[in-house]
Amino acid sequence: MKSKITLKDIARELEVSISTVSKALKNSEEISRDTKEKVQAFARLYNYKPNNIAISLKNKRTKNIGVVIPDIVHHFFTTVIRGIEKYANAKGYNVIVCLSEESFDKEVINMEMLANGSIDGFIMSLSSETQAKKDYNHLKEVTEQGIPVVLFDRITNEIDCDKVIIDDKMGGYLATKTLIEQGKRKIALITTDDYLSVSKARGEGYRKALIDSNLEVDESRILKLPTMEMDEERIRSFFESIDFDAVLCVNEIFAVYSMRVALEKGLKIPEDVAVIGFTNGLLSKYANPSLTVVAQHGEKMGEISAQMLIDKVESEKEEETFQTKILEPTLVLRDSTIN
Amino acid sequence: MKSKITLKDIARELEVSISTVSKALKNSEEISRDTKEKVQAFARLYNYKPNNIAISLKNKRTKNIGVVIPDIVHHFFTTVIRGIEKYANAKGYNVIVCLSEESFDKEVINMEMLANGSIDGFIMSLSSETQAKKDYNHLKEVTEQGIPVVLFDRITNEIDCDKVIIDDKMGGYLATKTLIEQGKRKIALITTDDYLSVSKARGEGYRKALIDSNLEVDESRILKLPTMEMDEERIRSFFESIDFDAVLCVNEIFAVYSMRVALEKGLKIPEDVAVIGFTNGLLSKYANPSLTVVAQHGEKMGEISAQMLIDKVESEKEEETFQTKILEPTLVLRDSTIN
DNA sequence: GTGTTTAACGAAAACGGTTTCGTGTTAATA
DNA sequence: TATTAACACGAAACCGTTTTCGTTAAACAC
Repeated sequence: MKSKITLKDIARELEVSISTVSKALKNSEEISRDTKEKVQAFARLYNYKPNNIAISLKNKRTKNIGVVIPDIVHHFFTTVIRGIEKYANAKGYNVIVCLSEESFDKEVINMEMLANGSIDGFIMSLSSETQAKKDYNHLKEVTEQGIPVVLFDRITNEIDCDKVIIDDKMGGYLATKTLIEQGKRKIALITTDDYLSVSKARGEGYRKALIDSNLEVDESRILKLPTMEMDEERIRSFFESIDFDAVLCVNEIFAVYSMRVALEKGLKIPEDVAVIGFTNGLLSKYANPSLTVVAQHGEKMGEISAQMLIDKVESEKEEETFQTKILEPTLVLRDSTIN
Repeated sequence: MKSKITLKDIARELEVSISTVSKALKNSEEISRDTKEKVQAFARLYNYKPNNIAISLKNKRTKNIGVVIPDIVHHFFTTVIRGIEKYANAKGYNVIVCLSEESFDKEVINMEMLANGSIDGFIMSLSSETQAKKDYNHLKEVTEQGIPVVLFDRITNEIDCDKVIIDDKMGGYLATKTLIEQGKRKIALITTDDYLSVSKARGEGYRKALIDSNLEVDESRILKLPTMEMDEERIRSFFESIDFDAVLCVNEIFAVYSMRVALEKGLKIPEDVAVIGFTNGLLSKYANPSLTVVAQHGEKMGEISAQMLIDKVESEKEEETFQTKILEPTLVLRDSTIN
């Protein structure tokens, strides 16, 4: 087991000082051609690599970014991570992923673990519990320490920082409008309680589309589940209780399950019931029939988040100007709506 | 912006030495009750938290573990990450996720980035390119440096380290046997080239099950795609070319897509064609019809991997004994096979 | 009054780098 | 020949901790 070689080792072996070795490896003009070659050859031979931790301690830069998200099994979040990874890696940064599992406490603990020097900045999406409690002190503490934060998707206006979201209201509007244009008049909505910022916005878009088309909003056609968690029972009984010819769901799972229930009731998709979901994941693509969705462009969102964060991290000036980037959702038409 | 407070700051403010502060905060017996209280109160007031980087440098322990996987959008890998996170977090470790995107070069680069002090050990699953090239020098280098490695799912016997896999051969066997017991005789297999360790093993199980039941292995009923990537064209034309009454697929996407093609051909599932896939993901659960799968217990796998790694990291003794843990796959019966 | 123990604290090294600021030697210049 | 500039290198500080090993002064034994 050949342990890692350090500057000190090289210095001892070559009978020069540590500073000389350090400079030689950096090709400093201070060092003679001879010495540089000697040192560099030796370093190459023994595969010297500087210790990241030591460098981090010196420059107070870790080249790590912390990503705190509620969940990793949801397709949307995985695509965001992929986007973050892509950009961050290209810039020489590593990504530390922490899962809050929708829990406020875990979110706080994770952030505290990372905020003590482990990372240069945070990219995060709030847990549902945090959005419900509206307690953002952990975020405030971090930003007050000067650690840059980028919030994406599930954000709050209580915190001054960069933000990246998609226009969820527009997404809801777009989807609902499409259903209306296809002749649907009794459009149901399966969503979650309003504390989830995205659900709220999507619901607003849904309502606006109906109103713009002179359709009334029938509250009985709206099902609000407590969380994004699947609840087959409630969805099933919801469909028993209403009259509908289309369904808009705030995620793809609700949507695909709605299709199943509809099919079981002998309804035809999209003729009898058209369905649109949110999130352009594997599920939508490979469901039978395939599902029309509002695409959230997670990967793009991740890339932009990473870019904004790294820009802040690497900018010297301490400007306190924050921007919110709003991405446009797009509708991906598939077989669950009429072509 | 109140910047982080350090031991030095406390020492200066309280007019004691840095060592005294450090000891006081650790409740050392060396320090008087008075001083300890004073220091601790001050530290609490200013919310002192030790700098992780400095501690890492000192103990040569980062409390970070590096996870290098080919892909994060595949459900299986996300569940593994979740399992790793769960165990690692409970033990006070952070998880640095790197994606190789099935590329050998990226795998190497990622490992090199992390191997210079950023992490205490690796948990990884090989990229397909790595398995194809059979070049494991990057792994050898890391293990020779004494950095513990745990390989899961996509492993190699070339490297001496802990490993966690499921019994893929048994999985293939189990699935095929089930189809046979349901009266199927013309069972197709959609898999990838043999260099992918898991595909190879699953294929072996498939063959063994056929042979054990005195059925011949018809090579024309086996489709080997180059990678786990979806190739709709080839699957579609494969089904045109063969006579079959069941399909076994090495992932859920191939399986769900097979179902779609079958349905489009007017075949009934499971009566005319039964389908089984690998990976118990969202897709299988919510597909129409729902898909019978061989569950790989990714979360469990992640937990075990993390446990094995952390055990090695924290064990003082430098034993060179490695174990391979083999998890048993289980069949999750759904509507794509006969109940 | 001398020697020894003990309590309470500080100095300094160490982790592995980077960087500033000397310093000694040689060669060019006055 | 004396002065100076350029060159090549080393010493030491620094990043923020931990930890070992003094050191000082008071308390105690004799």
